[in-house]
Amino acid sequence: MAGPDRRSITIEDVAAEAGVSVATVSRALRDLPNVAPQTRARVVETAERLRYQPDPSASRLATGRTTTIAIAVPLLDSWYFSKVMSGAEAVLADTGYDLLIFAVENDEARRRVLSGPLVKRVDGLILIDVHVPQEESADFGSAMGGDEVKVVCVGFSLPGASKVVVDDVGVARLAVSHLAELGHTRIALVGGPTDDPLGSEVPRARRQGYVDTMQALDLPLRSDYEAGGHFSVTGGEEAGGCLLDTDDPPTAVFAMSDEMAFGVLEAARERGLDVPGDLSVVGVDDHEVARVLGLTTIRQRVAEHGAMAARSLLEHLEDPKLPARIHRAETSLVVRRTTAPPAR
Amino acid sequence: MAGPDRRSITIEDVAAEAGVSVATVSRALRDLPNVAPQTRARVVETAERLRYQPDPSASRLATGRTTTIAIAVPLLDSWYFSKVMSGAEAVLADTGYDLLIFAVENDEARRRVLSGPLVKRVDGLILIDVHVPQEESADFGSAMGGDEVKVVCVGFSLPGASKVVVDDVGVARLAVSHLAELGHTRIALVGGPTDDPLGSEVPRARRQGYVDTMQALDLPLRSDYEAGGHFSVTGGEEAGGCLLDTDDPPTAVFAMSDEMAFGVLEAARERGLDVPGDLSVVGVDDHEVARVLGLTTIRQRVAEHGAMAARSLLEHLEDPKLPARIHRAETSLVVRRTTAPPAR
DNA sequence: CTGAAAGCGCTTACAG
DNA sequence: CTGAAAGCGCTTACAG
Repeated sequence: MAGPDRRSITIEDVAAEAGVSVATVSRALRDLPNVAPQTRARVVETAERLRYQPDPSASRLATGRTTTIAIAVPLLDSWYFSKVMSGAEAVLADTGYDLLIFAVENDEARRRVLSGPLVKRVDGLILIDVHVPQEESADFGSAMGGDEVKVVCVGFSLPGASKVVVDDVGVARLAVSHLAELGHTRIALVGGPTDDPLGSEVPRARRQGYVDTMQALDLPLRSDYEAGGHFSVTGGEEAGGCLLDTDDPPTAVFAMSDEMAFGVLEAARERGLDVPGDLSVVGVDDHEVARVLGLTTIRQRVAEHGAMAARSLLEHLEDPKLPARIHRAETSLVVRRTTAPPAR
Repeated sequence: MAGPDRRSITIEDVAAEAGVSVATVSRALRDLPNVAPQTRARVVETAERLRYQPDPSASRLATGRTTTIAIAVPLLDSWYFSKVMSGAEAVLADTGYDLLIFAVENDEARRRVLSGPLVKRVDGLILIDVHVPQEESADFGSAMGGDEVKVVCVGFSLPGASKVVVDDVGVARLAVSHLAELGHTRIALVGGPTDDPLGSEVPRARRQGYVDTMQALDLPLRSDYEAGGHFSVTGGEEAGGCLLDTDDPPTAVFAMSDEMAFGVLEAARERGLDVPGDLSVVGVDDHEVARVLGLTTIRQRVAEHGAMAARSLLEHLEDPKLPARIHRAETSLVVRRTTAPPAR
């Protein structure tokens, strides 16, 4: 029943079989110089024949490099985060780095992950919307061994770390301007949770852009034209309901994400409102479903955010003294069928 | 500029500081027996004060265990896969296992990942819809060190491995029966790619269930009532278009996923058809959006699939001689607003 | 170009 | 209950 030899192939086996020392095998297999071409060929052939796979733990211990990158996100099952992760993974796939993932949905999880498990475990770290409070960032820095672990942020900032940023104020400006140009004046906002004072920077910046643009255009800001949609379809539907069930409903809604916009669309439909006849809606992201539903939106190349973060991290890993950089991701207005001039 | 000591804290430092041997530190910190209570307390205190973190590579090399689990999925950015991963991650989060992810979108990626990088890298592996062809499965088995690496499959089978299964024939039966009971006879199918002979088992089983149920009910099977939707919203929209743009369109559609059903819904809307007046639609999954759109669907607890896989894997890791198991995930019909008796 | 040997930071019998 | 020492499987100066 039990196989004859359970032990797996080690570098010793390859060395013995090829008739050289383990040092030579090590050099030959990693394409280091100072190996005779014929020796290298023989070693490579032997390793393949034996299906030798170096033990990563041993290499890591010997070199001090983990050849591992971690990515931490608040949620694994959100449209946005899975797109970003996918983009990062695609870049990393051929580099030989392993990709570790961590979900850090709350403060406790964040602290637990950022203070312990990562140290000595990864060479680099991509943090997506993982807001590290001011008072924790120093601890975090030292936990990461000063500059030992390279960090790249997406959607927020960390002192001294590279980051991928979107001009979220500009995103909101684009959306609100588009609606205003169509003639709308009663423009509402569907955003993140409204009770999240120091929460994510993204909703804050988008709200800022909304407020600034409305003011710049002399349009009325009304507290009843603002509702939290929790970045979910259901949340958007509820927020849309609140906005529409008033005496003086808005004629246009800017939703901070397409998913919330889908909810607003549904809320309008439930109330028998025509879109864009009675209500214009614009979202953010350019979700696959947005195209199918004809949703006007501010397009982001979300997977590209992850790819940019991964590329940036690789650069830092290759050149440890590279200064922190800011990578700007682009956005653009995509006009489809959910926006039109107001009925009157 | 450069910090005084770059070296990180090792077990030696803790031992020296606590005035004991590294062996004792090792035992004390891992709660092994044969450590005096006071000694243990002192060691623990010292380790915490020094913020000692054991080097995982060293532990792994010494023990032969990697305390790492990998999860491989065809795509990272699909609704289904990200839900499954999320469920698995939640179970694994508190176990101390690291979670590695691999996207294996095509044959080449699958072979590359399953034959090399995993060996000596993980203790266990969760494979989601990663169809390993017959001729590769033997190779795969030996690459995984016979029984060294524990494997759990979701959505397909591998000889000798535990798996999480859904009765997909039953899923289709549930959907088709529901439509038939409402009085529909012209029931169409929107499924996976139709040109994928040995592709995923899930679409095949659901198609089988559709065919079987139609036959059992003496309903007509027509080749023009079957369209491939590639499990995407856009694909569903196109498939819906094909189905509806005929002389004798169906009165009901069973889409193999909610996302495809959304596309069908949109195709109907584009053609001015009323749902459920002119067309009934049922999907599979119970996607968040399904609730908002009122889509009738066959509910699956998708995150639970991942959680079941993770729990199963942990069991196998704890008890290596546990025989392979089959874990059945439940499904149920959720009737909402997209299904009704046919107009006539 | 090649090999012997030390070292990476842990764990684990083994002896005391 | 504790410690000295071997060993895990690599890499890397160093000597030849």
